[in-house]
Amino acid sequence: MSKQLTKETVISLLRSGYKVNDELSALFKIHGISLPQFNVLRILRGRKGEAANLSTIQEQMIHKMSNTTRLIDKLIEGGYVNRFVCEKNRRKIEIFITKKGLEFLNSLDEKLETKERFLMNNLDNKEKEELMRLLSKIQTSITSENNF
Amino acid sequence: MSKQLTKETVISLLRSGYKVNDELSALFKIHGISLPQFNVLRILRGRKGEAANLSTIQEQMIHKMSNTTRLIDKLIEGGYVNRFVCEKNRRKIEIFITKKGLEFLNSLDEKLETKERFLMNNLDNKEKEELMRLLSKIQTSITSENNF
DNA sequence: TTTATATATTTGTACCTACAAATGTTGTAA
DNA sequence: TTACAACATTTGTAGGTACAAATATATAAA
Repeated sequence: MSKQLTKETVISLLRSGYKVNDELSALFKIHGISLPQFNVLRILRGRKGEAANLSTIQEQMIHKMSNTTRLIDKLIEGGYVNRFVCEKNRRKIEIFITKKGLEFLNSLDEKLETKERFLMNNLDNKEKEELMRLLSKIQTSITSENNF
Repeated sequence: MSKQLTKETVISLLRSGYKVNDELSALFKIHGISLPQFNVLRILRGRKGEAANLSTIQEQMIHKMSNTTRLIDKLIEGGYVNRFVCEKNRRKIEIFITKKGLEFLNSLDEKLETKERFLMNNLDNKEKEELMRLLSKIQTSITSENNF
């Protein structure tokens, strides 16, 4: 009977997820932002100067959230991003990472990598790949469509 | 170079953790409680009539949180648990699950199992065990002590 | 016994998040 | 052109969560 095994696997996954989340959150908190905020900055950096609108950002976020508007507000407050109304379609907004935002993000890269190495310290590369393979199997079984 | 691999593994773990969290949260929400509240109820059921105090509960929680007091308040409001001052040590409190709480919890078991099966649907037992092994390696590398 | 320290929980506060409703804009059909 | 539906974002609100300070009790030291 694998009922117990299934349950334990779910709990184990939750626990690890929370741990990783908490560790990264703590790191970013030191630098005055949250993990989702960092995530958005990184998405914007990845666009290399091209604008991103809200829905694009939301789609790419690690943890999709309902309130990206106010998350962006905070980043604007910090001077890390700019927001403009899209002139081609005034319903949309265009969000850019600022120079300050880019520099801030770059300054975090090394600290993040240190933390990531720390978190994955006990796994060799083969194990990391195997872990990713197993997790992606879970991901594909949980799509937003079959959300019954 | 495994820098990228490490990063991807971390993101993959975060993503899966959030997904599982969101799926379970949605299930519990339908029934008027949160995942952490459910977790506390299940911890209390596991004590089979023995009292639990706050710190004991906190230690056993899947995601340790700072505000277990108000979480318990909600469960008391719902009539799912009782809280008494511990007479042997009046600093402590004793928390019990009520009959109503037990029945409520039992009524959720099957729905939870269905959801768990759904989440782990794509993994066979061997893969579940392998996943747990890998996750436990991560867990042990992240202990509260070496929280630098 | 008095004072200080440690323990266990609670409370204040500020922030984060989810969800639904509201706003403003565009596209489409009559 | 007007009315209506669809789209993109914002706002209101209620509830969740973290963190620090406060409270209350117990233990230990002087």
